[in-house]
Formats: sequence, C-alpha cells, structure tokens
Amino acid sequence: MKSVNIKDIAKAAGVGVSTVSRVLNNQPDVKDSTKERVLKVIEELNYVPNNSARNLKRNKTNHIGIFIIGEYSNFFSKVVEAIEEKISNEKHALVLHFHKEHIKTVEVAVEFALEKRLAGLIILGGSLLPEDEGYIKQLDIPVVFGSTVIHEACDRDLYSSVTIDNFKSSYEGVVKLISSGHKSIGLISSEDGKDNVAERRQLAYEQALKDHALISSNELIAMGDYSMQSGYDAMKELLKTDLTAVFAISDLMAIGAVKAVFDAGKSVPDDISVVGFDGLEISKFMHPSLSTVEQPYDEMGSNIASIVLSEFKDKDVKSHIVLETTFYKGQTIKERGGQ
Amino acid sequence: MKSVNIKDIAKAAGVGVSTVSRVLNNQPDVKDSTKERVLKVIEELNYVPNNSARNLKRNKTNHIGIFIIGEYSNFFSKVVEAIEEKISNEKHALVLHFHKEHIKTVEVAVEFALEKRLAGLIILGGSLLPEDEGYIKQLDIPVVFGSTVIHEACDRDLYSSVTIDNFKSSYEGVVKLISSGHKSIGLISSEDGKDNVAERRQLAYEQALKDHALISSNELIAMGDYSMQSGYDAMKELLKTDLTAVFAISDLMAIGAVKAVFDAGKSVPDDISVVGFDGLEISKFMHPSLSTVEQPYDEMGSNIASIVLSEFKDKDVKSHIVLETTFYKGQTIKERGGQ
DNA sequence: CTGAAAGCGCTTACAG
DNA sequence: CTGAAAGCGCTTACAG
Repeated sequence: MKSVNIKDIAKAAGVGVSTVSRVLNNQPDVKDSTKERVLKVIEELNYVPNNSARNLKRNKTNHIGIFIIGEYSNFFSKVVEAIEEKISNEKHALVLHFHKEHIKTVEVAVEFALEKRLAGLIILGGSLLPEDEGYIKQLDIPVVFGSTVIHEACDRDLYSSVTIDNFKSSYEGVVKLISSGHKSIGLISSEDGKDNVAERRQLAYEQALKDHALISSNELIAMGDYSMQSGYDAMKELLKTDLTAVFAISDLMAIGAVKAVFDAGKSVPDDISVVGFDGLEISKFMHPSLSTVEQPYDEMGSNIASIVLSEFKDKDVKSHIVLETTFYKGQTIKERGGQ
Repeated sequence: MKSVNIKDIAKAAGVGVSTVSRVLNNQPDVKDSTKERVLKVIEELNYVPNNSARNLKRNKTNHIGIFIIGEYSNFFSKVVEAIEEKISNEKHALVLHFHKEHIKTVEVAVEFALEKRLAGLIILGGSLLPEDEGYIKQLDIPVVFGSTVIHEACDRDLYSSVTIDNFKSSYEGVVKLISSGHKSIGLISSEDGKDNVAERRQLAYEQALKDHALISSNELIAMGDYSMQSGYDAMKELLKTDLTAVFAISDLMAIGAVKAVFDAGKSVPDDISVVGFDGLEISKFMHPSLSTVEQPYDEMGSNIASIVLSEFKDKDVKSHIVLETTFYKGQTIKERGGQ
C-alpha cells in the first residue's frame, strides 16, 4: 500500500519535483502547458500530498483548532457544526479541545495552539482581558474569538472576533418583561469568570430595572452555571420571593426555571413569566415555548470560518463582527395590565 | 522563536539523538541513569517533539478522527464530549468530520481516515453491512463504531464497536405503553439508510404489538428525520387517527410530537401518552418530563475512547460492547385502566 | 520558467 | 546499552 509521492509525479510528468511542488501550491511562474501536464498526472495517479511532510517544512500544521470554554452547550455544538460545514471543503482539519474551567482560558488555548502547531485558533466563549494579550502575541496565526466578551481596553489588531452585543440584547429581553407590566423581575445569572457574558447580561438587567424605576434587590438574583439543573435550583430559591417574572441568561437555565415553577405547583406564564437567552431550537418546541433572545449560531459559525480562511490569505486584516440578535416571542410571557 | 529540537536535547544531555528518541518513545534498553538525565534536560528546555516529523517517519498521524453520520444531535455531541474527556490527556488530537447523508457512509469515512492519515477512526451512527467491509480492510488502524447498527453477517474481527440492543430497548419502551393499557399505539420512525437504528426500533415496535395481540396499521406509522420539526409534523398526521399513545424513536422527535399534541388543543399525557428514545438531559426538564429509553452516552464515549487507546497497544484485540439502556419514567404516560 | 540539492525533525535499522 | 547515518516527503532558496 505504498502511496505515490511527489517524486513519482515528477518522474511520470517528466519534470523536477520543485515544479510539481509549485503546481501543488498554486505558485505562478509555471508554464501553463507544464502545469496542465503535472495536474493531469496528479489526477491519474490519484496523488494526495503528505501533510506531515509539508508541515514539517513549514513548521506548522494545516489544522484549525476550536477551543471551547465552559459547558459544551447546544449553542456551541451548533456553532461548531456551522464552522465545520464551511471549512470542510478546504484542506483543513478541525481539532477540538474542551476547557471546562473559566480560568487561564487564553493561556491554555495558546498552549494548545503551540503544542498542536495549529494554523488557526478559534476560541469559543470566555472573556478576553488586556492581560491575556501577551499570550496571543506568542502566536503568529489567525486567532478568532467567538461569543467571547472582549474588554474595551484590548488591542483589536491582534485578533478577530464574532460576537453579539450582550448588553443591548439582554436589555431588550428584560424590557419585554417590563413592558408587559412586570414590576418584580428576577435574574438567573452565573458567576463563572470575570468580564464574561454573564456580567454583561446582568448589568443590562440592572440598568433596565433602573431605567424603568423598578427596584432591584439581591433577593431577586440567583446564580447558576448555565445548566438546566442550576436553573431549576436557582428558580426554587427565587420562588420564595414575590417575583412575577424572571430573566435567565441562558436558555438551558430558563428551561430549568420553567420546570421548577411547574414542580412548585405554579404555572408559566400564568404565575411567572420567563425570558431566556440563546434561542436554542429546543426552546421553540417547549410547551409553553420559551420567549428568548435568539443568537444567530449559523451566522456566527460561518462568519468565524470565513474570517479564519480569509486571514490565511491576508493575515493582517482583522475583522470584528457584531451580529444582531432577535427576540423570539414565545409563550412564556404574560401581560400584566393595570395594577 | 526557534523551538528546541531533538538535537538540542541530545547535545545538552551529552548523548546521541537516537537515545533521546528512545527515551521519548519509552523504549526499553536505555540505562536508567541516561534516561533520567535526558528526561531532566527535556523538562528544563521545555521540549515538545515535533509531531509532523514523527508522523512523516511513521507515515501516519496521531490524530483520532470522529466521523459523525446524520444529524449532529445532542446525543452525539455528548458522546463526543465524553470521548474527548478521556483522550485529551494523551497525546492525541481529535479531528471531527460531519457526514449528513446516510449513503456511502463507510466509504467516505475510510477516505477521510486515509486522507488525514489518522491513527484511529471512530464512526458514530449509521449502519455497517458486509459490503462495507472491503473499505475497512484498506485501513490498518483501530476502527470503532459507536451507536451503529451492525449487520449480523459482518466480520467482527475487523473492528470494534460500542452499541446498545436497539430491538430489546425499544421493545421495552413500547411494552411500557402497552402495559399501561394502551391499545392504539403510533410510531414515529425514520427512513434514513438501511439496516439502521430506525429499522431495529421499528421492528421492535411491530413485534411488541404482535406479541400483545394488538393490531398494527400503516396509518399508525409516520416518518421523520430525527429532528423536532419532523416529529411535530409526524404527530400532526397521527392525530388524525384514534391513537392514544405514540413511541418515537428519538427524543427530539418525541419532543416535537408532544408539542404537536398541545398545539392541537389536546394534552400529554391526558389524551396522548408519549415515549421517546435517547434519554437526553433536556427530556427530564420538559414539562411534562418525557418518558424515554435512556442511552448511556457518557459510558458510550468513555468505552469508545478506551477501546481506541487499548488498540493502539494491542491492535488485534477487538471489543464489542453492548451497553444497557434504562427506562426513564417521566410524566408522559397515562395509565388507561379497564376502558 | 525549471531542476538539483539542502534541510525540516524525527525514527530506525545497523554496527558496535 | 548507545551513536552515526539514512531517509520519510515535502518546500525553498539558488543557480541557471
């Protein structure tokens, strides 16, 4: 099962190996007729260049790493799928790595990239602070953050990003509850990490309450870890208060919260209204269907993939895309007129 | 940013490169004192061997490919996560590939393995027929099927597998409905592929009905594609019949079915009882929680990972593990006593 | 526009 | 138990 190599092609085409290499890499300066002849032989002999050899010379692989921070949620798996869809036509392999904790994320991601000698690094989730930038500078490959909270003081020339405006989107979600007449609105958030999506979403919640002259209180805020069970537990706590609505910063926690309401013998939305965040497909198939802030995961994945591929061509052009979210009006909000 | 290589280590340790290589690969026949010295230098210089060079010599990579057939369901993403958890300690990278269609699956998977020069191949889902075995024979690396339906006539010495008994598990699920007093039980299945899980689960449904002297009819069977929407649509059709219960061969379709019942102004389980298959975490957080045949995805993932790793050591020992499912008693089954 | 040759960083017989 | 040397299959100056 000896596979054919570049020398075989060179011999069969009657040229030198350098010429074959040039054709392979689409370099100019090859006579058209020569190029055609080589291409034909490659085709005939069903030749696939050996990546290990290429990589050895280039001192890097052609692998694109996806580094996933925190819970591997449905949201991330959809983004990963969208990335794969866009990239699999090309010659790149996707290498996955999960990182459960919310500490040292960038540091470990960079280690991962160096160790695997990646050609590109995609980091999903987490946050980026100025102090992390030193690690990124060690890399001279495209680095794209997806769904990451990027601190304002960061230098945007070092990497690309595809994000949403967590503050604005969450604010909108909370306002939906307020404008439906709710006065006592709880929050299910998360404490993981620093400067993360949870913080932004929580700030938006507090601001929305303030802007509408509603009282916020620590009693109305409970913490989870993005899982359904944690949303369930958080809601159980919140049910001890007089709240009539709750905003959960993830759909999974919102789903857990809904369950907790029913298990307590109450009803969604009759007793408690709920708004989630993510827009997972499952949310629409819940009964009642979940009202939620919908993130465009397909768009996020395909944008990330495009950016990586385009940076392979022009490494100095960085992109920072902020995608729009849309509010999905499900059945978990009840209007509370008058009072 | 020149990284240190094996020569640097050899020089610093005062040995030849072959000795360093032997230490690196944990080969015997190295004096303990020499080994220690080399290890110390490796540590000090923070040396990481260049995989591309290794792979070039060995003519294969150390990547393990995961080839996912059909919809990238929550179930598969959980299995992938469990695999990663077990393998990431080792020196292997996981390379993902999605294959949406249910045709030529094994052929394409083998191409994928050859092209990427994988060290191991994991195939999730789909089916394996004797006619596919020719492709597998092209590979001399561990091949492990997970959640795949393997035809009886296949030669089990060619690969390993981790599966469940789809027939038995489904039979049990259907019997739960029958023993709760249901006489008119629908099925939501799928037509994808041949000799696949859908077929096994459907056969079990038919057998269970037959064994309990219940009439099966084509009217009571609707087809989906494992998605929630398809379960929804299928249920809409089935609601035209007089059924009081339905068995869906996947949780996602079951969830869609439940939604369709409510949208039709009926109730689960008061009007229609539902049993699903998979045991996704989300199913337990539905309201009502879904009764379902639960597959052990963590166990499946960790078994798959163990098998791959053990075959790296002893390539001729193949394993065929059949995991047990458990019936999860949710709230979607209503007892219909007497009638 | 093209080819001969060096070299990327390993592994592995081979010789001792 | 150890080292010098060949060679894996490419890419890339270099020389023409």
